[in-house]
Amino acid sequence: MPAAPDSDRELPTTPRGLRTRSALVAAARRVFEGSGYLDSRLIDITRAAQCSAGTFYTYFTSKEEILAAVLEQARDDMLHPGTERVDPHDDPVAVIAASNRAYFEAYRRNAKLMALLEQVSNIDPEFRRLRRERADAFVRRNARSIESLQNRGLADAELDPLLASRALSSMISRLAFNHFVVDAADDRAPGDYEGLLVTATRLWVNALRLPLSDIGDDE
Amino acid sequence: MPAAPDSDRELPTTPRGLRTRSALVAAARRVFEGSGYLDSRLIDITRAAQCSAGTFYTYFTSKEEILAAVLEQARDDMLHPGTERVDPHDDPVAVIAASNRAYFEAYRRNAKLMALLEQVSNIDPEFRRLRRERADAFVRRNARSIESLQNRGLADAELDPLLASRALSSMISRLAFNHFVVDAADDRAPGDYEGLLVTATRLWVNALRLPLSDIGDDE
Amino acid sequence: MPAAPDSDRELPTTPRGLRTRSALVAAARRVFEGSGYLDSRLIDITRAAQCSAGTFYTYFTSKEEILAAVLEQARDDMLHPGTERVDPHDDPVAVIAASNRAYFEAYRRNAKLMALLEQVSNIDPEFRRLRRERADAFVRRNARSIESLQNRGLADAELDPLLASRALSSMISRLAFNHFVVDAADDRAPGDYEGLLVTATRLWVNALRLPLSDIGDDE
Amino acid sequence: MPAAPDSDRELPTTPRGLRTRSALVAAARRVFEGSGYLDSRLIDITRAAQCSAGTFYTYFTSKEEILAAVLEQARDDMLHPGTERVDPHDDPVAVIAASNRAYFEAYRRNAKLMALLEQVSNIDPEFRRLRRERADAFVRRNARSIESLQNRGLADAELDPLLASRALSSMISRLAFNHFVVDAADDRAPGDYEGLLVTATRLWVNALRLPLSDIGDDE
DNA sequence: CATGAATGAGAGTTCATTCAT
DNA sequence: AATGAATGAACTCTCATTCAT
Repeated sequence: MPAAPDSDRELPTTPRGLRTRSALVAAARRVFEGSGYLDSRLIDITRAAQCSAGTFYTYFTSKEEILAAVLEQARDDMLHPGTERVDPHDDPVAVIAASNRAYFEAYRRNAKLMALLEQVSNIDPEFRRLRRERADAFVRRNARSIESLQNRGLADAELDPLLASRALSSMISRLAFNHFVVDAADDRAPGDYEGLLVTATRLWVNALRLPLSDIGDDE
Repeated sequence: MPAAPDSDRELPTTPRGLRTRSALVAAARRVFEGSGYLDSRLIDITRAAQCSAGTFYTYFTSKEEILAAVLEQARDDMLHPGTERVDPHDDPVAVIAASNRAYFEAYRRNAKLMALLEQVSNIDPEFRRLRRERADAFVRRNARSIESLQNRGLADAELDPLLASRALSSMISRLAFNHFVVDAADDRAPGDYEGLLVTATRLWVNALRLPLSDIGDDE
Repeated sequence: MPAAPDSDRELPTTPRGLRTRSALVAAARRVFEGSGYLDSRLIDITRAAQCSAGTFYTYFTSKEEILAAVLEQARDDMLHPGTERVDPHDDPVAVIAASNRAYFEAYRRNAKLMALLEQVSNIDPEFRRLRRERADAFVRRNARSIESLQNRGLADAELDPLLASRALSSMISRLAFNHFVVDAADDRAPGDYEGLLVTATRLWVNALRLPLSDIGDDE
Repeated sequence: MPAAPDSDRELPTTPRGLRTRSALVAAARRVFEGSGYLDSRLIDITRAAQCSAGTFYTYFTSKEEILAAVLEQARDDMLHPGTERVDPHDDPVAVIAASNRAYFEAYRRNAKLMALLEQVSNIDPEFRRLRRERADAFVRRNARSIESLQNRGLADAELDPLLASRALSSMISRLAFNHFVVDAADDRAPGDYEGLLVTATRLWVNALRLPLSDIGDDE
């Protein structure tokens, strides 16, 4: 399941080639994060990677392709953010709290890249697809979790699990975007991160009508 | 409180000038909606407005400025979408349902423009500001509503009204974006609009822990 | 002997027309002096004259033509700068000193316009001709003066009067240009005006080998 | 002491790049000399250099910059025009005559470029500075020469050497400009070059009150 | 006599991509 | 595998001049 557009170039075989390719991807990440996709020129990237403009095309066929390679890097971190696995038999509220926290932390780590993805997904259909695939993976996982809670009699049975997951996942991801991307870009005073997390989790728990036991004690 | 960037050009005084300016804005809306901001060339706009390239600069100083004028058009419709006012003493659940529906309907009417705003707000700081100002107006209104419900003992008193509003407003606006912009752009089968609305409203109501009385009977 | 390009437009007959034309010329002088010929836009001039762009063409056929009208204004002041007539039977040295001083004072009064003339005469052949005609008038007058001094046995008889006048007139006019235009434009400390005048006059007198009697006592 | 504006582009390292850059500068000189600065379009230059419009920007950032490069070419020839060095212990009159002749000859060789410099120095402050720096070098050299003659008791001690040099240098350079640029541009009958030179030198010598010995015998 | 909107050719400039070396 | 000069289409923007009102 390739989440990123296929590369049209083979991966290099020699160590030198691998090194150059890595340098280009790393440089591209820096440049893209610093200037955004549109304002980054290929020549900025090759200069940062200390190679010539022509060399770029040994490894990538276009600007889009190297962006795909850059975004690929953060993929696993965003899709499986939990460093420690959560036991699904733990208290559901604690699981949700931990999961939300893990998502926010991953977002924080990859904020610049998420901003980039948001930018290009509104420009290039290929990247819109990429973003949607990632969002869908997140939505499906949450839908499974909601369905499981419903089956165990813990969550509001009236809710369509997939639609509910779409809504709640949207809520979380947009909160993260606003917090880590928008507010940061506008040099706003940093918002109340913990408060945000607590509120988001409480809303999520309420929304599913889970028993309230111990919201907020997730640390 | 001008939500849009100020024009650097005076409004024309003669009827003819007014007509031409309107034709340009209308043409710009069509062109932007059809090709997106980046791919729209000024010459496409002037051609659609049946005037010369130079005439554009009689009324606008740049592509950004005419986009601002275009977005200005949809402003009131997005900020005050309800055609019929809701009585705040109605059943809270009914109010929320009606309000969400009104938002979705306004989004549907202005979907292309919202897509445009999403695109440029990730490119141009001026438009990021514009989007945030509009989002904030929406968030503040919902926050007041939540606070009022709390004061009347109907909503979960533990919630910070502003943070909760941010979260729930994010949920609604992102759902609308995904439904009317993303899915449409990708030629997906149209989603279950009514189901989405019902779920969103139920989640909102649950999240605030409002009494359940008559969720979903908002039609 | 029209020193300026002919106007293609008749002078207006009504008082209103005369007023508008005058306002345009005055405005053009201000605008040209402030921004130079190339950077002045017709619309700047009409705005300054408080009339519309179209009105301009009631009185002038082009940007060049109004410049000609502006330069015409300073013509007499530059060609006959002496307010009080010098008696040609005065001491020749005193006559030269007074004449140089008068030239410099006229240059000072019209410095901005001279800068303008210098600018356009290097761009537009029509104005090159205008400048040369004025320079020639100055040169011829000085040539006559030199010839007269030679005939009276006072000046170096070996000199060709016309060539000598060209050289000495060039010296004076270029000194004035450097002093009032170049140095002023570059925000240099104002040069030693009196010293310049004394030196220029002494060089002129020496160059003609006039008797030295009373150089510098020209005040 | 760079007299020309610094380049914003690095000089090319490869022979091919050097060749292309040279072709562009040579083409620019031809085009500028033929059409003047303002009427020369970049595309005329690149066409004459047989390269594409984009290539221009590999070597220069603007039209001004390539003009600076063109003017740079003639710099040394104008500042050190004497092919054979003059022995400062020669007869002073002969030295002056030789020096004036050398200046005129250099002006003749670079007349088109001098016209160009005169044109742009009245348009662009950067080139006004350039012209002044070159004029100043010329003035300073002549001032030193005058001072030396004064110290040796040969020249009028009453003269301020710097002011006198400014005046006499202005005289010479303006004569050259009028002879080689203005008269040529207006298709006038060629003036009496030798007569001009003799007169200019005689005036210069007279102006300094040098002993007359052998004026005009400088050939 | 006055208006001011409309014109439109043409300029300089950018940069992803190619390709001869 | 690497170079970097060359490409060229496409863009935005300007402003003297015209003309219908």
